[in-house]
Amino acid sequence: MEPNIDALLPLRDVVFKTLRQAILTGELKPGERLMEIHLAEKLGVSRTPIREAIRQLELEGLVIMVPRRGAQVAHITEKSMSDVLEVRLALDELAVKLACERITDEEISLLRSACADFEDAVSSADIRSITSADVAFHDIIFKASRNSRLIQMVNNLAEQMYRYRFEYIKDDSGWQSLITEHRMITDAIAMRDSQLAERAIHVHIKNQENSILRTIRREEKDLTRKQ
Amino acid sequence: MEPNIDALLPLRDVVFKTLRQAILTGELKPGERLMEIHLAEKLGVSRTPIREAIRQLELEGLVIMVPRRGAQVAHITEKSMSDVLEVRLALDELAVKLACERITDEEISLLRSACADFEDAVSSADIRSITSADVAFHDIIFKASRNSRLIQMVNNLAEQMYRYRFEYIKDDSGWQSLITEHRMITDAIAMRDSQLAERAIHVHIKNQENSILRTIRREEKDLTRKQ
DNA sequence: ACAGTGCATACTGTATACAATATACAATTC
DNA sequence: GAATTGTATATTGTATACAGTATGCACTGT
Repeated sequence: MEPNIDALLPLRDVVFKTLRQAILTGELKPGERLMEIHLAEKLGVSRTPIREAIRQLELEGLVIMVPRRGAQVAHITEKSMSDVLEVRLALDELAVKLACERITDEEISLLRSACADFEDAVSSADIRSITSADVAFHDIIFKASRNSRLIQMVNNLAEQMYRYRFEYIKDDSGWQSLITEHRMITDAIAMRDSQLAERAIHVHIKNQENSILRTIRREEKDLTRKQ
Repeated sequence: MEPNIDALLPLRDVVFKTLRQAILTGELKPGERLMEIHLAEKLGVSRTPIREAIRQLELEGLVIMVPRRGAQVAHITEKSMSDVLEVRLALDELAVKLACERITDEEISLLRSACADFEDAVSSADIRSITSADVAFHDIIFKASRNSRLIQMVNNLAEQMYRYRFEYIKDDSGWQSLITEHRMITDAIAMRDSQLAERAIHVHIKNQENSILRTIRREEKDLTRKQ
């Protein structure tokens, strides 16, 4: 958890990113208390930017505040994650619907090459490039929705699933279906067929949902077995 | 903008609510700068709770931050509002769908009486009781969705439309159709017919959308005429 | 008269000091 | 011995002090 010193950004943003990273990588574990003085000393700043960063983490759902006890890292339960995924599915369906109405021809070309890039990444079998190609693909769709509020909300939700992104990508048995799904989504949007596109994204997200929830169930079982 | 002194809440929450109210009622006008010292003196607190409240307002989209210049009240444009309304429609459709699947029989009774309360409020022709009955009605549906994340996100979006709530309620020509729409939604949910319920809420929100956007267009025209 | 520089001012960003409260542990009482 | 209260300590909540930077204005030089 070394503070990424970037003189341009306000300290609160640096702290925010540092803490978020620490939570998503598991360095700060669920239930762990975030104590302002400790964090301030550890990161070499005062309490003020720490407090402001914690407020942001709260809004993203990564920590929960207990009055007069401060913040602690949020437990991720199957319920909380399925809540997030339900909303995310709805927002993704909205995004593709809007994209079908508003996407430009140039963006369709971009989408096609992003789709191809993803296939290349899969052939490379490198998890990192697969995930970034996946993000790039979906980003084009969101941008094409021309709804900045929607983009902002989806980004927030995505944070919460970040730690599970590797899980569903790791399992190489699903790669081929991921490619198929991306192709279906791309084709549907290129044809501006919103109904088809919504069905395609629905399948895509649902598959991720199943994979993520399976992982959590496994984790929770491990946890109870340990205790 | 008198601070509502409630000793139980942290000052940042009191300040947050005070400022939000001031923005929504128009006491703080779009573009107006929120200067920490001035607000601190006016509300009789220090800068710290003011800062924390401003961070929250930023997350709700009510103010925008300019680095090194602080916060200013966000301009509400037709585009930003239609972005919000697009997302809100999707989330409302999700909420009624989930409510159809998860609502209990007791909640259906509650919904029916809330629907009746709304009709009573309309006969009373009192704007305040109409709006609160409307909020109560929709709250039951959101609660029945059993998705706390969804509820949180819808609440955030709703803040932004608050200042226009009176506008679409004020116009008494629409009251009868509001009653009809609420009845259709209630009946569809009571039958747990999610497709019917989604169509009903779609119509309901779209009507609000038209009314709100009409109001904004009128405002923007007034504004340009003045300048 | 106009451009440019320097200074005063006002504000945000950050650090620290102070107040209030919750928690844990020990002492005291029943 | 158990329960309750007191007290120390740790931690958040709040206020204030200090530092750095942007903005506007006056003054100077051409």
